[in-house]
Amino acid sequence: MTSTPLPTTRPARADAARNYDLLVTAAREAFAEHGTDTSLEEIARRAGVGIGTLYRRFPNRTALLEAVYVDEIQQVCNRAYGFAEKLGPYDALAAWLRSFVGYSISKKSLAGELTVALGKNSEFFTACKVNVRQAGDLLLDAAKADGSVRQDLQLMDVLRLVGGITMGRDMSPEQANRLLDIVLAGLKA
Amino acid sequence: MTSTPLPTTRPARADAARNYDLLVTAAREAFAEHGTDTSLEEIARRAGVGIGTLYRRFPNRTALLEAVYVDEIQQVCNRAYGFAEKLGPYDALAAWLRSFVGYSISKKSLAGELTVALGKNSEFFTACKVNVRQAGDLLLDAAKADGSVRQDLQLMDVLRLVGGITMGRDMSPEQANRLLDIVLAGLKA
DNA sequence: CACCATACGGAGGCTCCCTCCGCTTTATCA
DNA sequence: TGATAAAGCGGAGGGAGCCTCCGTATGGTG
Repeated sequence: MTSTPLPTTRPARADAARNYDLLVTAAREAFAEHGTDTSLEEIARRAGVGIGTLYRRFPNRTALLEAVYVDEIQQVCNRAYGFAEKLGPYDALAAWLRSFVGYSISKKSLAGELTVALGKNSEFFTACKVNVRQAGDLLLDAAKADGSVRQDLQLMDVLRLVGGITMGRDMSPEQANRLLDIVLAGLKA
Repeated sequence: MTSTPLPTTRPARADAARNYDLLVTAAREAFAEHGTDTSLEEIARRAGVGIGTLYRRFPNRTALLEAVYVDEIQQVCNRAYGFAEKLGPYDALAAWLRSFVGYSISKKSLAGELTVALGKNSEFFTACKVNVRQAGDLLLDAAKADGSVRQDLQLMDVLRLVGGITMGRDMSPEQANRLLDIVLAGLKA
């Protein structure tokens, strides 16, 4: 169950590659600690790198967010394949969506913006979307074939809906689960 | 069917009151035309007022957004009462939610941020929430009593879910309606 | 009409995003 | 190994936005 490799722009030269990693790591930590509106100056400082270096590698803050998203997306996809092996069609789909929500809550804005971004058209997100679709359609199609969910469902609709759940501020895990229950009920045949 | 009046901070002195109105009007227009990230300098300019005047009245951009929201919220509530009179319990609820989505799409970010803000705790939004709850619970309770929707539903859950639909960028009315169909199916008993 | 509480305007401080360019480091090849 | 070109580095600084501060103006009241 291989997935298309996600595009990265990790540079070739030794020093540049090192700084690239430092920046992505610093960004991941900063976004997790202080949210995605951390200033890029702060991230460059954390990475021990000049602001110019950051901007040469990542032309704007979105580009940096993208780089951080890659790992997260890969994990989301991998979980889908795990559930597909262990559970029945509907349960696998439900478990995947639930893990998606749980992950979004813990990572707050990061995954929230990710979901919003799934509607955008940058080449980067297009590639990501391919991977998510691959994993998600596997589960959704199985559940459709099984007759446990509506035949007219489209994966992106389901993901938008589930993504929307996590958009509210101060969303508690309990409330998120209640909302997901409603959505899951809406998916059933 | 009266609703609690929403709090405003319209000042007493003649010139101040005039400027208050100019600012709110300018803000409403600017937000509608260019989205809620219009700069406050631009809004002050439109209103023909100094930036200092804007800031004395509205200590930050959120405060200005709040003032603009009042009318919109009142309209949303009024529609609820209208549907309650004309339609059966479930249809009234569905129609209200659909009108809510349609309104959110057309007003874009304005209503989106409104929905997010429903989770916040400012005294202003608390007062707004009272009004929305009043209107929404009327519809939801009627549908519950009618047996057409699940008994365990909570109004704020439903609103969050519907609000989440409109959070994605580039959401087409068609897609929004498909998503709403899924949610409505999930509400049914 | 005089006085003062209230309001006005906009310069300016701060932060953030991003660009530009002179200097430094790396990789390559003879 | 040493020279050279290509690639990378850092941070000053321009531009924009948010917000504060304070000297000036004005509405309302006795």
